[in-house]
Amino acid sequence: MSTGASSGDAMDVILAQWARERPDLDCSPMGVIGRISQLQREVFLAQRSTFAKHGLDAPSFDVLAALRRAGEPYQLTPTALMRTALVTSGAITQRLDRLEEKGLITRGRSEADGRAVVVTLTEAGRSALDAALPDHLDTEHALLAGLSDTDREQLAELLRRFLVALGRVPSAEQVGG
Amino acid sequence: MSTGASSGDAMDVILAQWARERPDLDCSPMGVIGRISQLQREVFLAQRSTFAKHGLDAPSFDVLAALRRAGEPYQLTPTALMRTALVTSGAITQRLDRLEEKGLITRGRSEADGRAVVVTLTEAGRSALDAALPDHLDTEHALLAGLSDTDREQLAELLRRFLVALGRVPSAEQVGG
DNA sequence: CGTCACTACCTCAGCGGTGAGGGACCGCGC
DNA sequence: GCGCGGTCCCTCACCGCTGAGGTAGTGACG
Repeated sequence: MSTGASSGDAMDVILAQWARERPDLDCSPMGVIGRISQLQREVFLAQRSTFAKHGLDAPSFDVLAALRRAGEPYQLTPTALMRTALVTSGAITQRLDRLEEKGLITRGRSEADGRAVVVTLTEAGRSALDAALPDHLDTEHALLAGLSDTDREQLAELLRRFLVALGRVPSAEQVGG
Repeated sequence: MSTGASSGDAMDVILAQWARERPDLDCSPMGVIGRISQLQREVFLAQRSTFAKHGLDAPSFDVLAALRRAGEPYQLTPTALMRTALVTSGAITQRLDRLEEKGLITRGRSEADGRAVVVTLTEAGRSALDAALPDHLDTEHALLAGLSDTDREQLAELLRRFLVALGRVPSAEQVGG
């Protein structure tokens, strides 16, 4: 908009284009949703570099972090991992295959339920995660460095309200396991 | 937090787990970044249903919308499309292949530059986009329905600041073409 | 007019995901 | 005890994207 692009982003350009081509439509929702998509992309790329430094990738980190977060004895079933990662069972199977081959997790059958598999974080897996986690948090901190503390808090709160409004409230076992 | 899960989302659960397992780490950045990732997923799924009703998918819509936004004569080069879509040239080639086969765009060589390709929206393409666009906006509006007008404005502004802070400010030709 | 760095687009192998489907197992009801 | 719906995990074909690499064309330079 105007001449100086000092506070405009890519979405401002797109909104201006729509305002010119389709002034009859209210495109304001794009101002929120388009930016979320763009930010997700930036975040993803930044995180990938960090993970790569530790020989990991985002899907692997995702699984290791879920196991680590679960606390001793660092065990979850593929179904629990599927729910926290928000991917299909096929994707979890693949991720576990890769992690197992690298020795970061082990798979064993549950004693209580013959269908279930118990995924356990190995010592190597825990080390890998604990090494990567501070770096990962540094990356996230750096991404947010341009915002004030107040902005960050407001943003987190608005995003939470958004998620809650969408009805993505986890029922206890959806995340816990 | 606390007992009632009335205003908690999945990220609150994760943050509580980290606070228990790694109280030494400041995981607050996840409150923003994790939620952005989750929201992007929800948005993506909602949009996909809408596009499917019109025989489209997100990548196709993305390209058609960029051409439509550009205004008469609805032409852009693959490079320009690549920049607005934030994907690699190989991805654009594939998208154009699909759209060309469906008759929604045409590809022609540029007269001014022998290397360049000119992508043009066909009448069918414009019809398809103009049919899908209001539905698409309805979907986005519905996603945001749980937030107040003030929340939406604040959220859009904070997200813009975030993007600008990341340095994702489009130089004129990065988006325009 | 030949060279050379650069750009535009396409090609292709590989990757991680989806979604449909299959086999094994659980637990309820009869 | 037996069937039977439901659950758990895996398999596999397909899909879109990446990233490296190839070809063709451009434009500046001497």
